[in-house]
Amino acid sequence: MSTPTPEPPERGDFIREIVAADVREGRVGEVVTRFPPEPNGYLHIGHAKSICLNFGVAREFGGRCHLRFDDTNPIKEEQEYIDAIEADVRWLGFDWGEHLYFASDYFEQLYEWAVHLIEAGKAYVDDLSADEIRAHRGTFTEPGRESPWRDRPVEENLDLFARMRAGEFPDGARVLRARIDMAAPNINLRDPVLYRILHAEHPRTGDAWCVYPTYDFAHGQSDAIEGITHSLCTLEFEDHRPLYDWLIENLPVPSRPRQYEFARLNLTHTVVSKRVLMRLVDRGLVHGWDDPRMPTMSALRRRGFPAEGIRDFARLVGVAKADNTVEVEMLEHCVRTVLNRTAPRRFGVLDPLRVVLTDYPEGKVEEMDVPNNPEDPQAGTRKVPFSRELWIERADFMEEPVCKFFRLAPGREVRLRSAYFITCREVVKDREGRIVELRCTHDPATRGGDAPDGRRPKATLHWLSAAHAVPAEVRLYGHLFADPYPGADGGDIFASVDPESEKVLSGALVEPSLAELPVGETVQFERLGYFCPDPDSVPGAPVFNRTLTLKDTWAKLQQRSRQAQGA
RNA sequence: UGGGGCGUAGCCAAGUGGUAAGGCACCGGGUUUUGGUCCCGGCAUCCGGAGGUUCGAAUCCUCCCGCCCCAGCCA
Repeated sequence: MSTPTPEPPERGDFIREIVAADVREGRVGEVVTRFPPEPNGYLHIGHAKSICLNFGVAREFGGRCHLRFDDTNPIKEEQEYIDAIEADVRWLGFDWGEHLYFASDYFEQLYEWAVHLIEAGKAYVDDLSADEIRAHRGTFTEPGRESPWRDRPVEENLDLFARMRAGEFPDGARVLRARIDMAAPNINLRDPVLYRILHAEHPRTGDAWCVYPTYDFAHGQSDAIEGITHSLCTLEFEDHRPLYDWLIENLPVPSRPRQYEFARLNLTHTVVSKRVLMRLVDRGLVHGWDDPRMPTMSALRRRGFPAEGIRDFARLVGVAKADNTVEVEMLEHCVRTVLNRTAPRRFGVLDPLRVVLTDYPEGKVEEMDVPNNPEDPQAGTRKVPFSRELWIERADFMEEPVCKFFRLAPGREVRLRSAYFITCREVVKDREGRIVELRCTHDPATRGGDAPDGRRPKATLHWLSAAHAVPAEVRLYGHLFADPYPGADGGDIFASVDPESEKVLSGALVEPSLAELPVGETVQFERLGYFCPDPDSVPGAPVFNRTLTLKDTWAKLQQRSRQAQGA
């Protein structure tokens, strides 16, 4: 695993400007950041932005970035997620080297610091129930009320806290709270809970603990322990910064990290919320966390989105503080840009229509040389078998061609890519009137796709030799939600999943070279889009996922005329 | 409502007192053995609004409006 090749210098967003100034003015030596996921779900495209930011800043400033699991809530966390998150970050192209950490590694130190706070009269054990604490917290406009246990003697606090740890009390019986200010206008400062009793098995520490620190008590101190210089998080933690600073200032921590907040990423036609994604999976509205329609990293990977494209996207959207919802088209553009450059071109026919070349010898097979990637001459060519009976795309023929339709039609000549020009002579239909076959002739002088007389058909079609084509299942994916802002209208977001977002084609055919494409390789089916083999493939029965379609001007024209007629 | 943030094109986003970058999307045109790619051109007289300071304001000041976050023993 290596870090991605250095990309063009990142634009100086406000975070990078702060870091640059800190370095320039000597406030920090080595820049140290961290990506701090909670292992309670899978990473999604929003996390990718954070990963790219944290690892990107560290790399650009010659520092390092830690991967630290914020595993302070054993009720929700699982080893499965830890493993998946590590794999996702690595896949995205980042390397944390030796710097893999867990907040749970610091439980003992954190406990000692809690004791330190108690001894300093800055924390106390509260016997109030969760409901009572809530009732005492006050509201946005009314100050909170102090707990009757707030002025407990230090010794009693120490004793009780030790007994909390020893497991003498049931869940929820008592908590440790910071002693700050119940009248603070910032609710996070109204004696926040630092420790709670949770008799739960922790994926890393097992049953060693039954008291667990809250996020607020664990995060900043973990940053300090690791020497994090810039602790980057999302906007909703802005209100927590005074508490983050209060703890750092009141504890004998080894360093003084600073927290900075940026706006999280939102994307149209999908949802970036672990909670909602979890329910989509649980309700069976998608096939799993890695259903190619999901915005999770594992799904994007399965869908064939290259990591480089996702990194490019993260750079393109920038980092700022304004709430934003980026159009998914921008992500798709980044993916297409990478794939256009790297994906080998292949032939695949999604909806086959038989073509018989009446003037081509039966039994004859030619190996046509077809370029692997016109964008990259180095990619060379491959052999694709050609014969008398072919398959073309049903959508590439129109018996009564409409205006602007350039493809095959009765009497019309088109080019079969890297093969021959063919002319449609006859349309064969079944009793229902459905077109089942086209009888065409070819021009032997156009072998390879060029005419000696310089004539140039208006269309070039992809094709497959019927005798050599390999059957494949092809899964077409679109946006999970047709609505660009799912749920924004207050409706049931789960009812608005687009049933058309997944279409499975069982009758597709691909060229012979695709029979055993390894998972992870995304190819372009010429004129159609990018496709990648799905792990569901078995030898001889490949399954392809459509990553994205190619941009399609013809489809746009059709849609425009359809709308014109409809309206 | 108290606190914390944010408002620059349809969507992101630069801009830090000297006269509105860039990308996506969209609309034209050219090239093309992918209706792809690529190339060329168009797309904010205006920066949430109103005042004010200044020779000069998206940038400074004042007031107003709108949107987001916070009342978990989640993160």
